[in-house]
This record gives sequence, C-alpha cells and structure tokens, in this order.
Amino acid sequence: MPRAHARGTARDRLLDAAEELFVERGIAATGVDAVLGRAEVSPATLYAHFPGKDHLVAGYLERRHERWRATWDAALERCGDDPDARVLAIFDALDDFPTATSTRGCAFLAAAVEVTEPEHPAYRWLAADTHLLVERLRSLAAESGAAEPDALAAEILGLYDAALASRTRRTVAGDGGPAALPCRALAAAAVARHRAG
Amino acid sequence: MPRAHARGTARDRLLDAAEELFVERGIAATGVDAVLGRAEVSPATLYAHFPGKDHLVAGYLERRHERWRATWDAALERCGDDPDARVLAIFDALDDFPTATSTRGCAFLAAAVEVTEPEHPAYRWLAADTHLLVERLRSLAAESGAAEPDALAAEILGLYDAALASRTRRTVAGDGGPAALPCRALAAAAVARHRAG
DNA sequence: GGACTACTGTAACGATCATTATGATGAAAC
DNA sequence: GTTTCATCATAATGATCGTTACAGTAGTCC
Repeated sequence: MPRAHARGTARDRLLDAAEELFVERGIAATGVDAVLGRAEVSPATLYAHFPGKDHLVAGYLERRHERWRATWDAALERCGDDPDARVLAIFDALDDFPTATSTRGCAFLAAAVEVTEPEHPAYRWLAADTHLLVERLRSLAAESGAAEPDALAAEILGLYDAALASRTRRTVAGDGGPAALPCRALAAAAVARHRAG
Repeated sequence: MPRAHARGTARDRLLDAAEELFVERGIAATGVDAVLGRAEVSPATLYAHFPGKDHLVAGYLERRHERWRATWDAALERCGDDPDARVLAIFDALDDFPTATSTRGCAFLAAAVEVTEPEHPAYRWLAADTHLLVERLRSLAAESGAAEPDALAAEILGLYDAALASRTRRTVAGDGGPAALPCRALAAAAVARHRAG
C-alpha cells in the first residue's frame, strides 16, 4: 500500500490541489508547478498518473462531476416521494456541495471558457454536466406534473445558473453586486405555475 | 492621417481581432501572434498602442463595455416613457448587441475566469459591467413601481445571466442542451408580480 | 535478503510566448 | 524636399512552462 502521506494518496492530493487552484485562479493561469507544490508531489509522480496537464484537468472535472451527482442524489433521497420537493432538491444540493462557499460561479461553465476544443480530454465533462442537469431536471419536472416539463426544466436550470453567476458578480463587484436571489422560492413558484397553467 | 488600410486604424483592428479571438478561444489560449495575424498589424505597432497584452485585454473589455452601454441606451430610447418596457429593454439590447449570435456566454463573466487578480488592468471592467447592470436595473425597477426594486433588479439580472449561460450550455452540450428560456416574458411577469405584491 | 512498487528531489530539455530591437517604407506636414 | 510619424517585416531575447530524465529512498511481498 502506497501511503506514508497524511493527506491521502498522491493521485487524490493532485486532484485536490488541481481543483482548488483551477477554481481559484483559472486553469491556464495555474502552472503544473503550483499544483505539484500544493499537492506535495513530484513531477514524475504526476506524469505516472496522468499523461499530461490536459488529463489532470479532465480528472478534476470528472471527479467534480461525480461529486456533484452524489450530492444531488443525497438531496433527492432526503425528499422521499414528494415530487415538488424533488424538483427543488437541486438548490439543497447547491448548499450542500463541498466548496459551496466558492466565490466563483459554475466550475464547468468556467472550464468551458478555457477548454474550447472538442478534442480536449476534459471537453466531454463539460457536456456531461449540462446533460446531467437537463435530463434530470426534465424527469423531475415531468414527475411533478408539469404540463411542459422541458420548459419548467429550463426555468429551474436558469435559476441555478443565475445563482452561480451571481456569486461571480458579487466577487468582482464587491459592494456593488446584486441582491441575493431567492432561487428556491422562485423555483417553487415556477413549479406551481407550470402545474396550474 | 495614418490610413492605407481598408479595415480602419491599427488600434481598431487590434481590438477587433482581440475581441473575436478572446471570445472564441479564451484570453490565455490566444497568443499575441494570433491577434497580430488577424489584425494584420506588426508587433511594434501593438506595443506602441498598448503597454502589453494585459492592457490589450483591458482595452477589449472597455470597448465592449461601452458598446453594451450604448446598445442598452438605444433600446431604452425606443421604449419612450413606458416604465414596464424600460425594465425589459435589457433583453432587446441582448438581441441587438453585435455578436449577439455568440455561442458563448457573458464576455465579462468569462473574462472573470481568467482575470482573477484585482491588480490586472482589465479587472476594473469586470466590476464596471456588474455595476452598470445592478445600478441601472435598480433604477428602472424603482421607476416601474416595484415595492422592492433591489429584489426585482436581482431577478431581472438573474434572467439575463441565465440567458447567457444557456448559450454556453447549448454550445457544449449540442443536442442535449436546455430548451430556450422565454426571458422577456418571465421578466414581464416578475415586474407585474413586484408591483402587485 | 532481494525484487518490486510508489514515490522523492533536482536538473535539464524543448517548446511556446510576450516583448524588444532593427532597419525600412510610405504618406502627410511644413 | 525634408522632416515627421505611423506603420511594416523579421529576427532575437528572455522568461515561463509542460515534460522528461536520473539517481535515490522507504516500505511491501515472497
């Protein structure tokens, strides 16, 4: 067993460091050396686990994608069978998600700014994030009795994106940022409206 | 007069090229050489106009900020004195804005991913974008008779951010993207609700 | 004990990239 | 006509950065 280090395996430490730094400073602005330093890992070990920086980026997004899915799953479990609560569970997950205090927006939309070529190994995870959100919200919207599940799903996703974008806006604008958006309440109203209409 | 070129002055061509490339491929991923090539400008000329790449980024964001403000102004003018239409004018401006067909989201939130240090000469324009949106929407919300102008402004800004985020989502997700969001109609409902409530 | 494994630290390599240097061109200003 | 100025094309410079190479160490397995 390769241990000896107090903070988990080298691979985990690399992904932890990559995630922290990529989210804070951006992917391109973060040198491999910075990741190695924070992870307390030597260069050879990084390249033993990943073919290159591109795949480290992909690994970071893959792990974050799975963590988000698990967080959302757990929030859904807590809702039991209440269809309305289940549609809104995405906002509970947003509060529960590790690094929920992040001052920057959606990590996948942020990565999409820097990873623009479909051949990039991380690109598939950008698509995976949107796919998960769209498909799951559509199912949940349908189960809640919405007449137009696609339209309700788009509204919920819009509120989700708005919540994350407002984090960035507050970060860059300081005091001049927007007021907090009551996403959950607005989403609940949307659910009711879509069932009534 | 220094002309001779069919596409405007060297400075304008530099900013045009920078804007196109930075929006398409990201700032860090775009080399100065690529900007020079598209602008048909020599390196010495670039550094005669800008102290460095950082200031070229700042110049690009400054010009885009002013263009957005002018587009919004024009949309407001067309609304005359109708307070409801004036709150919704931001969505008209979004349609009118040059490069409205952009497949990527808000250029300022995108730049905020890559420009994270407040000392960067472009940073102030990130803040300026949010300030303009927040302050102007707050004024317009108050003029529309909203009981809580800040809350209405936050909702409108949320719909604006949602509209731009969904562009990125559709780009990365292809067919699996979200349905189009009827932002203007949703915003109109929010305006009515805030006056009634 | 010896082979194996996961890892270390440091240094070098090679490519990329922002920036600077240089000398020349061509049109306007006086 | 000469000065001025914005511009050009090309090459060099210097720093950064991703990647590789190398020699060595500590613990596991048989």
